[in-house]
Amino acid sequence: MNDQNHIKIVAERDIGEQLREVGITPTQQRVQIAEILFARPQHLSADQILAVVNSNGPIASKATIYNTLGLFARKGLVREVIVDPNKVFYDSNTSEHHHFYNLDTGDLTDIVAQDVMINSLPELPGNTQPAGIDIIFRIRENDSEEA
Amino acid sequence: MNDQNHIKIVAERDIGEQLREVGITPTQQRVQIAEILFARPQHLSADQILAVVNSNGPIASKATIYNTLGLFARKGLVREVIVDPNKVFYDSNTSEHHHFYNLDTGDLTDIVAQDVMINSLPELPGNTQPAGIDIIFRIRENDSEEA
DNA sequence: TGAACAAATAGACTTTGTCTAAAACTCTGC
DNA sequence: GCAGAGTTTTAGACAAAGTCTATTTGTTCA
Repeated sequence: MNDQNHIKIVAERDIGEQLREVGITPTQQRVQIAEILFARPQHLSADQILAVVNSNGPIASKATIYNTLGLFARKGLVREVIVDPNKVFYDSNTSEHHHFYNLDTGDLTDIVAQDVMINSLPELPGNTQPAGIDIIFRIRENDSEEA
Repeated sequence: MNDQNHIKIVAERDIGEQLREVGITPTQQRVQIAEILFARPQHLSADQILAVVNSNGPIASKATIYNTLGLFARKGLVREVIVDPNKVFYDSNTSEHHHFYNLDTGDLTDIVAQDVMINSLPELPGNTQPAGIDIIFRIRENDSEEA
């Protein structure tokens, strides 16, 4: 076993433990999906994850991808970002932050929370509790045609 | 012709003129859709508009609804609100404002812009221009089960 | 080993939205 | 009013994201 493999296996065990810590049984599929997501902070769609997971032979089905992403989101391991009308992005950065969404390129980039100061908050409607704030700065390329 | 009808016709003519002002040829379908949207500030999905428009006999097809809403959005008559992963809402209130989105009920309600003060803005990525800010406060019912 | 439960799977299905080719309008100049 | 050109609408086929279901596979543990 060379160093590379050693490191990989250690990382996998860590992910398994991380999953257990939030009450998720670490199956092969879940660990693989988690590995892809947590490799670095990024925004991936279910479709992209499906493609990456199965790029070297079939590992997980579409249903498992959706089940797992939903599970991860409920457990707070991942954040759903709803900016595009036809797909949800899963953000592996769960710290408080916001997004730029480039309407021309589809690029989604992070804005650290400190760079957007909200200093007055609205009153919540009766009998409700906060469940998260999404701030999205929609942007365009300077040379874009659109009116 | 009674007063009711008179008023209605005047209102319709006004909508036709409003459409012309932004460069939209006022067809029967477009006027009807505009009438529904602009009756009051509200958030409707394409599906809901389709149902209302055709509630008294067939007026407009699905394709026309989508074409018209897209056109209205490009012309700034209506604002697309993307909060729900599986449908776009069309907001007839185009003044600057933000939204509460109730995850339990699906209710979308307005927050006047003045109630959310942003006092520090992030720097835009290179070669891009702003195209709009969306701020969404996701909320839940107090008695909601979800973790 | 085997009983009981949890997770994964293929593929049918649903829903939102887009596309296409044809038909129906609208507008203009005559 | 009419021909012709351009615009709009339409039905229905299509596409893509996501859900559901019945079955199989995997895991746990006595």
